[in-house]
Amino acid sequence: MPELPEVEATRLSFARRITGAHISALRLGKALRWPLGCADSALLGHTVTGVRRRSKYLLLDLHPNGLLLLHLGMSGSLSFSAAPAAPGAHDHFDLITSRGVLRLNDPRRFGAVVWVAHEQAPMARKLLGGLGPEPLEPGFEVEAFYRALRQRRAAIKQVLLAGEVVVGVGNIYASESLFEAGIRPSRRAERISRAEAQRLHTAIRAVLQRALDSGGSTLRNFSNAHGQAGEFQLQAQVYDRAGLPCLRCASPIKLLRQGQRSSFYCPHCQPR
DNA sequence: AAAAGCCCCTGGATGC
DNA sequence: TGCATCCAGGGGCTTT
Repeated sequence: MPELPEVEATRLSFARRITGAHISALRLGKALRWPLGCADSALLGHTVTGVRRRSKYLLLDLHPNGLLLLHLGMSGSLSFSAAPAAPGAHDHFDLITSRGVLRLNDPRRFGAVVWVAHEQAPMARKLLGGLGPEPLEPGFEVEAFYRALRQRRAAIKQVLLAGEVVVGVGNIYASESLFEAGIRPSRRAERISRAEAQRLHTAIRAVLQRALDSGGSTLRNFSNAHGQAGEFQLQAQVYDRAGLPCLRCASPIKLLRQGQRSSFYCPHCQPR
């Protein structure tokens, strides 16, 4: 589940509390996507000086050096509490600090916790290097967005997911944004008109902001670091609504398979 | 260079 | 109830 709104909601729920905390220990459970990248003991005595987000990654800045890259994968969530329970079967990482324990729970283990010395380190460049602009920041500009789409022949839905033209838009919010912009997910990106690109640009920002305001979406078990679930799924217009009436025109919502992922759209509100 | 497929892993829902 | 099958929010890597 974790797309930009969920990752940002997670960040907001613990960034202030963990900033200034001293790391006293690490606990590693089963292997995540990649190895940590340093000895467990290398981080002891470090201080967390801030928590940033880039795309769907969280970046914990450490003093005196380095940063931790955290990714929630498909099923990850973080908790931060002063007195956590004994680790469960899916608790694969604990960062034990003077202010509490930051814990990653991730049943599918597609998530990651990676230490890098700095953002130009090879692993950091591999993970963060090719990422497109942040949709909620000024660097996401309509004209550049339109021109980038012109260069892609793939379906617009898949171009949005690829993270090169814009980041943070996953399967739920791609479908929702395309509905709001009135564009069918199967349209080739290069065929999107300037007016449509404008609508899509606006829709992506609006949908993500609305989701963020709702604390993200909780489909199965997502929660922020306070343990609070999101509520955006309750206002989804098309996602996971195959066969149900469109909330705008009552046509049955359709399900489409694109690159092993589900897309949902309204055949009437999203023509062609 | 871009696009399409494959795969990592576990759990929940569904169907027989 | 038990078991098999399918599906799931991401994204890096390999192959076309």
